[in-house]
Amino acid sequence: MSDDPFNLIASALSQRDPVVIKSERTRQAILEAALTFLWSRPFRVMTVRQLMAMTEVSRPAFYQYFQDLQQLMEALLGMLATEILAACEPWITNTGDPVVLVRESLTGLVSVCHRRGPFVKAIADAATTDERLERAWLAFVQQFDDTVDKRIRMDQELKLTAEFDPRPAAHSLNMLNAYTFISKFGRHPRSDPEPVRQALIRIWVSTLYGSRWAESECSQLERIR
Amino acid sequence: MSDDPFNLIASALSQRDPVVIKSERTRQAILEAALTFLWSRPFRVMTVRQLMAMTEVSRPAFYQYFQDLQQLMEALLGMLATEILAACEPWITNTGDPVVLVRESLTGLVSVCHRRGPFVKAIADAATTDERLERAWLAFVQQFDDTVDKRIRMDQELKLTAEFDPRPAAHSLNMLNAYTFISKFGRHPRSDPEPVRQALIRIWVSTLYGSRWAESECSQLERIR
DNA sequence: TTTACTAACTGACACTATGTCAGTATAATC
DNA sequence: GATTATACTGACATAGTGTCAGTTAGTAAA
Repeated sequence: MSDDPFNLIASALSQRDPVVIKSERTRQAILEAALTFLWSRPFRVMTVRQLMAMTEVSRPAFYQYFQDLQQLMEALLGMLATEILAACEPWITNTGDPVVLVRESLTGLVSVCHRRGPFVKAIADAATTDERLERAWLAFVQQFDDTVDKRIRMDQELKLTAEFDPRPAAHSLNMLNAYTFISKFGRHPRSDPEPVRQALIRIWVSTLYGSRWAESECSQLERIR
Repeated sequence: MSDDPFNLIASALSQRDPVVIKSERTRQAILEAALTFLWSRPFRVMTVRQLMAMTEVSRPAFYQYFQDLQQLMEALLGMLATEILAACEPWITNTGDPVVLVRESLTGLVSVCHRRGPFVKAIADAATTDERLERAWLAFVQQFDDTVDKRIRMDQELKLTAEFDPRPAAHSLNMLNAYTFISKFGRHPRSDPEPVRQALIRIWVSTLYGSRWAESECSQLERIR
């Protein structure tokens, strides 16, 4: 295994489900086992038995910490969400040339999702098997929709972006990202992230700021100068 | 149930799995039961027992026609594939103003995928639960990748489209469509197709032919005139 | 050091779904 | 009417899930 998937766990301590936690040590061991498992095998073949065989404790112990495998996946989603949202920061919060910012955010996002690819796929796969987790995944995606929608409205007011209904475009662009990452980075061997990054930048920039600015690495402001 | 999901079956007679078919009548009854079931309930709650309870025959009879639920879903994919590919015809094969053609194709695609939304979602959901079906779904998507890739190359040679690596862009744009449809039309109540159509047209046209042509319904040639 | 208490864990059970197979019933053919 | 083939079924073996009564390990008071 590469890409140090375990440092995910440290950042997950904040995000916790409302079940009574017995031993933090064991909980972590289960999460680590899940990450180890899902790095190389798909969610569909993960069973509670196999998972717990990777730990020191028995199968029933699993149910002390999680209702089922889907709730465990929800915990993993919580970990990833933090990491992924952080990568998008620039375009979301910063001001300045939006083409430069969207480039930065997409570059960060591609990097994170390449690094965590198999986990992202595992979570999305698991989401189709359980209503509760599907809702959590949907809420995660919707968070992005809201953010992108807001940013598009802002850019439209500044006349940086053409007038169009931002909501469905935002949602579609987010689906574009999510499932491009899942299909390109979710299975081994993962695709080279660079062509993916370029394709996404092209599509986002063309759609939001016009194709003139999508051609090269240089920004709108630089071109105007 | 609306949108007459059953006329799908007629077109599926060509596409058949290499299992020995006993009675075409029973096979059709099972497929119809699956369509009825999946129109209103997700794939994850469909069991062989429940499915066969909707027919006149017993549960073991199911295994005379399909290896498992995933193979049944593969048959449904075959049906949908025909319908969906037909909708994309204009932009794929016709010549003429590509903006008009891409509009036509996307309009057709949105219409079909809205009509079959729950089935599209059911197939994509099922694909995550089985390696064989996942491969079939991937092959289906790849068919589109090849087609779009080819068309982009053609337009690049004609200088209608900017120079960029077509393959990853084609793949991403297809993911955009597929998972926009699944999330917007896959669950009841389905979204209004019109805003989705407009968003997709905007993104595809902006990316491929520049944002100037994405603004209104009128085409590139009309504008030049 | 023994005793009492509690948190963490486990063996065994009931349940559900799957896929298979030997065998039955029905229809077709001679 | 006997023979064969086809379509179907009851019953079984297996595998996974979630639960619960009960055991073990750890801690604190007497």
